[in-house]
Amino acid sequence: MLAAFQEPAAEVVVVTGLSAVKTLEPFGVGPPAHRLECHLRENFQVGPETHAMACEGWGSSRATRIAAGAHEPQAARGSGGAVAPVALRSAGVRLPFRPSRQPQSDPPRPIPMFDPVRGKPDFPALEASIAAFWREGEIYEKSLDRRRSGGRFVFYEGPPTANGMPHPGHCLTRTIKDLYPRYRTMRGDFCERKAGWDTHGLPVEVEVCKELGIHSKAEIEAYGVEPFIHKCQESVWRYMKEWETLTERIGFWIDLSAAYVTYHQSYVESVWWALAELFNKGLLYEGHKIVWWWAQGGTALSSGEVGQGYKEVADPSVYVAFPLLDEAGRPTSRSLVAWTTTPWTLPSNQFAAVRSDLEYVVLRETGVADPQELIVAEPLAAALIEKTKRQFEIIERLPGSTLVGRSYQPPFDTFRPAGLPAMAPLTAGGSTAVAWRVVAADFVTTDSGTGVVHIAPAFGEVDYGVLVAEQARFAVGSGPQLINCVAPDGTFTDTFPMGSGRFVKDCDRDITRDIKARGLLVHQEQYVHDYPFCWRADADPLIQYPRQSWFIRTSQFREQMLANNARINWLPEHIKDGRFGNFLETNVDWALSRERYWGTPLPIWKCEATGKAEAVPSYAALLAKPGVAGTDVFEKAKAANPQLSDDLKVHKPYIDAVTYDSPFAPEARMRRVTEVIDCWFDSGAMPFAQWGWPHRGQEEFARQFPADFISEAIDQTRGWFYSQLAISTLLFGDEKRPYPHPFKTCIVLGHMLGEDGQKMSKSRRNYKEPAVIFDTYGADALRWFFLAGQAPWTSIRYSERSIRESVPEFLLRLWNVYSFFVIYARIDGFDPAALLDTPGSIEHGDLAKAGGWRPVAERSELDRWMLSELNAAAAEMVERLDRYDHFGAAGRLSALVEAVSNWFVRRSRDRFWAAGKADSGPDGNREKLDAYFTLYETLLTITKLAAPFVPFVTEAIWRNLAVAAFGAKVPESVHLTDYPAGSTSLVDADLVRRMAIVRDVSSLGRAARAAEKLKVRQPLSKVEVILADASPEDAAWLASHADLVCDELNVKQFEICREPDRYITRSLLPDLKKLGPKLGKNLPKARDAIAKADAPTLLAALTRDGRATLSLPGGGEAVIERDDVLVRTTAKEGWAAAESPQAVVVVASQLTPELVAEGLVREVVHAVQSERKTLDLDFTARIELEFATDSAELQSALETHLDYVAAETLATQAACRPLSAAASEPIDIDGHPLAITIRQVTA
RNA sequence: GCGCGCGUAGCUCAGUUGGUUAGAGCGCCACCCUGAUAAGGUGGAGGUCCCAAGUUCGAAUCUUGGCGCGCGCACCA
Repeated sequence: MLAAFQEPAAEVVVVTGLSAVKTLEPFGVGPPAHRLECHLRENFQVGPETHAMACEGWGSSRATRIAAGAHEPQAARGSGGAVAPVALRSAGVRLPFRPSRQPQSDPPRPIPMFDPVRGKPDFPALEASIAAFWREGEIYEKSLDRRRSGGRFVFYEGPPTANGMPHPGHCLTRTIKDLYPRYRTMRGDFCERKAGWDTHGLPVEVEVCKELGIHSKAEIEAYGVEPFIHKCQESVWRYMKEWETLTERIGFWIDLSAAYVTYHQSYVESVWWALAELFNKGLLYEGHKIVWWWAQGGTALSSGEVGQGYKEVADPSVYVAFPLLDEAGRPTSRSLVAWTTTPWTLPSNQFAAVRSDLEYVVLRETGVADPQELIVAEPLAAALIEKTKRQFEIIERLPGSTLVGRSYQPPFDTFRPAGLPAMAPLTAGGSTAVAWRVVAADFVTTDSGTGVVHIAPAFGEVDYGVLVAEQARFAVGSGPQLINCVAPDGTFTDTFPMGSGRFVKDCDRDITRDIKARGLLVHQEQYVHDYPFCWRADADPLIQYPRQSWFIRTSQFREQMLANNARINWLPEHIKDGRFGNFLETNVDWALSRERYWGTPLPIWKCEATGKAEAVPSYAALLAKPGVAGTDVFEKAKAANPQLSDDLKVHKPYIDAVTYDSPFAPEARMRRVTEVIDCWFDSGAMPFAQWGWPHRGQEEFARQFPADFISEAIDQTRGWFYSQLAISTLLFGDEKRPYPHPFKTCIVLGHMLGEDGQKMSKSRRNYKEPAVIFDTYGADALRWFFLAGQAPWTSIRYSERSIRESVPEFLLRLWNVYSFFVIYARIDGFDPAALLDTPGSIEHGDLAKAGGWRPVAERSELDRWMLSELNAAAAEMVERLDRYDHFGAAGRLSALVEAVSNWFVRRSRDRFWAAGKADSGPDGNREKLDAYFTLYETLLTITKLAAPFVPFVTEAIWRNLAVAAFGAKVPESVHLTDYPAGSTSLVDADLVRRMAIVRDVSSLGRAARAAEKLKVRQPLSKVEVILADASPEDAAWLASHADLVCDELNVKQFEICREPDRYITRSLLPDLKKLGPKLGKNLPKARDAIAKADAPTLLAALTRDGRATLSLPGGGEAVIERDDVLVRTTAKEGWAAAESPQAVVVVASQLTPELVAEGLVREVVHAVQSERKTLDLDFTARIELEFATDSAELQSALETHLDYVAAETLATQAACRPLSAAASEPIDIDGHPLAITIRQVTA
């Protein structure tokens, strides 16, 4: 399965003399010198003499050095140490990949060792092979099996709809949904992952309509509900393949074969049960609702759908006079002025609303005969006068309350007989006009309009509320009825002859004209605002329209839902009291009905005689009803078409045919109501409906409720998050189920934006298809980008560039370390399987049983440091992941890999390159073996730590480091191991801190050099460090690591400065965090006092006594303790120094002639190497060098170090001549002219 | 309009309970290394922490008010 890493053929070529032979070098990796030497000796029975002969022609002195270097690598290192390997490689010798494993004398045997690693990995290809391995090896199933007895981690899959293409946002949710179950499984929990599909709803119908080329409900009915439903059921799976491909491709482990499907009979019956429960508890009722109505399509739209369709349009804006009536019912010359942008609602006017506590004015037009008197709110009067461009005077001021109760003449007599309006008795006593009366309302504002609001209850939610409130004032049945002269198709009925049969919005102009003709139009203009249109048919404006609907009394459960919500662990936290909490606070009853076809049928049957209803909890319960009939409709259909899914028998139209005897009236039949339900109810019922509970699945539900973890994007706040919480609270709230349920933790993901920071959109082409990302960078790259790129709740900008750039910092770096390890382990024959019989999962304790393994305490400091970092990181990652902070955990992991790559491997190179076998035998090199064990353990542990994040690449590494070596003795997959929790006993906090100081000092040293333009190539005599506040122990430790710092900084000597005052000044800084609470307002004074005090004296006093008393400027004193101040060191002027909070590093910038000469020579070497590269010379190509310079200094330096230069540059000859004899143009070497002539030595 | 969130380096983003010199990656510049090599490494430059006021000894962080962006609700008679 790891075909991508098939080892190419390798061959061994030993060359004597100078002839270079091209050999096959599959991965371009040259061997260390000692390996060649060992190899020659072991496999070809050659000794050092022969070896030296192989280098014949190089000059005996060099050959001797080579041989010596091979045997005594320690001595060969240092400035000239590179000679040996370079020279040897130049002999044109290549090693096979398994030098010590393929002796020619022995027959070949299978070697359980690491496969070679490609330096430049092809992640997409690798992932394909890993995915196949998982599939064929049933690794996901095995990962579950080994945890069956573990604790449960319950995860719910929010069902995506397979009726649309998956897009990058789904990649994010699927990544997060995969991470935590994988992690918890590795930690020991049993985490079932049942997939699910949301299959109902308008989008499916729309898709089918598109296919059929039809649009409206009438057209669907004409096509036939039955075939239409069949089409819907087929269409649900339209993009199934894409979804399955994505799921596997991104490495989302979930059981697709056991997916729950919302249209399946068992699912539908669970939903029925839930609805029946609600019905029986009196929580399901029928009422009116003003909905956004798509008249042409004959359906209400959900708020989400409405939100998609807002467009800016100019609508007519009319100011209409409503003349007040006198006692006799005659219109007076005094009128209310109402404002509306929907003139078509005026024929259905029923009330006018004012605010009682608002001041109104009566305006009379001046300079005209028979002037009108207009009543408007005082704050809006000026604006209206301005608009009309007419002259008015204010003749009276009155509070709104005096208008309340007055009758007026509505603009149309549609529903009103001439004369006085009908009166009716109030429940509170007395009587009043049923309609066309002024009412008081708090929602009246002075933001716009006139302060008098036209109320047409049929066409506005607020308006409808007024009607309901008014109805409540009258005795039952005698109050105002809803008046409406608009048909469901959006046309006026015959009740309003002027517009009869025409779409209401098309009648605005005629209505306005009519009002104007009757002298009632005060003003008219265009009003630009946003208005919703159908998102499917954007030429169709939506209208608000009253519909009958079934409601769930969710608002009655507001407090319970809030209490439940309060216990949920929302991430980010602000969702709880912010967006989601606010939504619950303003909760209104859930309008459940959808007058559509493809959805869960509302399981309510009504008596055709009495209208009484009952709910049916299952199909079986329906069949058990007396006199049931109509089930044959489905049976006949099934007989005609055996392919027909049995699940459809609980759907329209079949279910509508099923009737039974009414228990409410003799001879009457019970018939199902026509509606289907809001598909969000389907999804919210998922916690139990996925198991078909309570009709079946008792055990599963008991085990899998509530969920420990769910995650979706923020758009689910009022979608799936709400539907789940509401249903669970209503159904299970009064049982002994402790909140929270049905989910405990919810990560709310931010929305993903396109490359340009705008919403992703196909038409704008501002994002790359996931498939392109997968094929180019791989799924792990995308996963890492999501998990480590930003906190999950921020709006992620999905850009190819960011994804690409996230690869090197982690994936590639990890891969490079891994590749480094394998290359040298193979060369050195580090074979853990030969040393360890019972590897287990190759944890620390397992490795301890390996031959040659040394306890960490006995290993080098670098090894102890590495394992400290490793275990500290593991512990921190577990802590973070346990609280769902994968972003923080990923950062920690990335830092760990950085530490391995940039410090452990770099500082360990000498050990890996050292001579001697990596074994514990008498001839072996224990240090080297330690290094291998340390790196091996580190890599394996990192692989496990990273496995939930980047499951593919970690699997590939595990398959090689563990399985290739140990075979069936180890788990076949990294996902079948335990997550490392980090062992505190392996963490040496002192060492970690001290190593950080070394790294800081090294970095400062380089900075100091850079500031003085002293390149690292220039050796320096000395570097001194002054530590600010380090403990004596830490300082002593650092002093004992002089070699390390010298090596890093290319200096001859390193020491802790004995006379720091030469270089630095010390000052004391108050530790504000400690002193602030102690001193409060005196802090600035204390700070001044500390600043003015003589720092050395004060510090001495503090160190001696532990405390000191400061006299504050302006009187008073303050006692400070040693820990209240920090020592800060600042470099004095004139020194090559760099400082950080914890140290100052001073480099000796004075150069001796010897140092300068060394520096010059290294410059020359660098120049030659660059030139070699420019000439594109083979690594092994030997050259003849000729230098020419007029500079005596450079010439002298070169002559002194000519051997060194020749060795470094693979020169067989090197000579210096005067510049005049130069064959090429001179270049500049630190101000000295030098002509370099390179001739390749040919065979 | 109301609500929620965001605004930090050229770009993408971190920044834990308020604390002294605000960080990372990429890009850029310079350099190192040339035995992880079509790699790797180091250093540097780069900031009005959106603006203003306030609280505080002290504000990127808390409060208020603006401005800008995103999202949700609604578009309202």
